[in-house]
Amino acid sequence: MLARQSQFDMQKIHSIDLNLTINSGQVFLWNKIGDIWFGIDGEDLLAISEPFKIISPSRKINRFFREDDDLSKILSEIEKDDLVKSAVKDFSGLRLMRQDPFQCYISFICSSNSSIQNIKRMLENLCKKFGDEMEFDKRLFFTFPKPEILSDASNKDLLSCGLGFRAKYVKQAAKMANLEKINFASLRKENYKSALETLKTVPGIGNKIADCILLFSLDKLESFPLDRWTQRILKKYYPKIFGDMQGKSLTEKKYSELHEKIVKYFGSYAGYSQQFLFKMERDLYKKNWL
DNA sequence: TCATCACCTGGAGA
DNA sequence: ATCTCCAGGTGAT
Repeated sequence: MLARQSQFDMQKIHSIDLNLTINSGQVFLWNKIGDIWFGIDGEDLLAISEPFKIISPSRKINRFFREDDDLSKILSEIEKDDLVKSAVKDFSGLRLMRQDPFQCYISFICSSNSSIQNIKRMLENLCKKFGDEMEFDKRLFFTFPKPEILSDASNKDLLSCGLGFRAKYVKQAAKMANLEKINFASLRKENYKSALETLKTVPGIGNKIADCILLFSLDKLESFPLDRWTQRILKKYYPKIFGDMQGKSLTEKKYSELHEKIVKYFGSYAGYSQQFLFKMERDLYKKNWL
């Protein structure tokens, strides 16, 4: 009886909250139509109904939501203090996703100095212009453009998608991926630091964006993207521990030093802790996504 | 190594 | 209406 009860609790604790997860700043190409979420992931379309059921033809079942992670172990590992504990409790259905790397890479290059709505629009435009048409459930969708297509795109066409100064970065990044100067399968095998440095050779990718790509698509769970929000969180809740980062701009050196401290404190699954804290803080300011 | 500043674009607030 | 400021940063002085 006791065993059965605790098993029930575990399942409840470990059930995925789709709305929460999709609205946590990781993905941009998701829309809820009726009570079904539709999302583009590379050349795949994911359609998911509540309670959690993937209803589209996709090979990503049991992969996309990192179902292979040992969540019990990870959560107990990151619960270093009351703040993380309460965030994990309040947002218990929140998950990291394992996105298509190329899409993730282009998406976060587009994210620089922009707003969620704007990023979403840019990416939707890219899909419409360069992606493949796809029909499902009597609806029309566009997949994310392949590297070889995007690397041949004209600057004019990229600008027409609203990319602005990011157009040249996207073009160059697509070329590097297409030529396998950036090889995602290799990056996945490399260690965090090495993969980070490789990604940063791409124009338009600095520390923050590289960390997003590593965490959201390349299984580097120690990534902890340091943006305005996560910096605010550290300053606000952890002044004693991460206090010496109060310099306005996070320089190259400070970024890596801070990251080392973060991994030392939160552990090797720091990326998960980041996601819970980030979601918590954004909700506090009523910031929403999709 | 560090601090400043410009940058496409569209939405929000003055 | 028109302007300014800013948004999940990065690259060039």
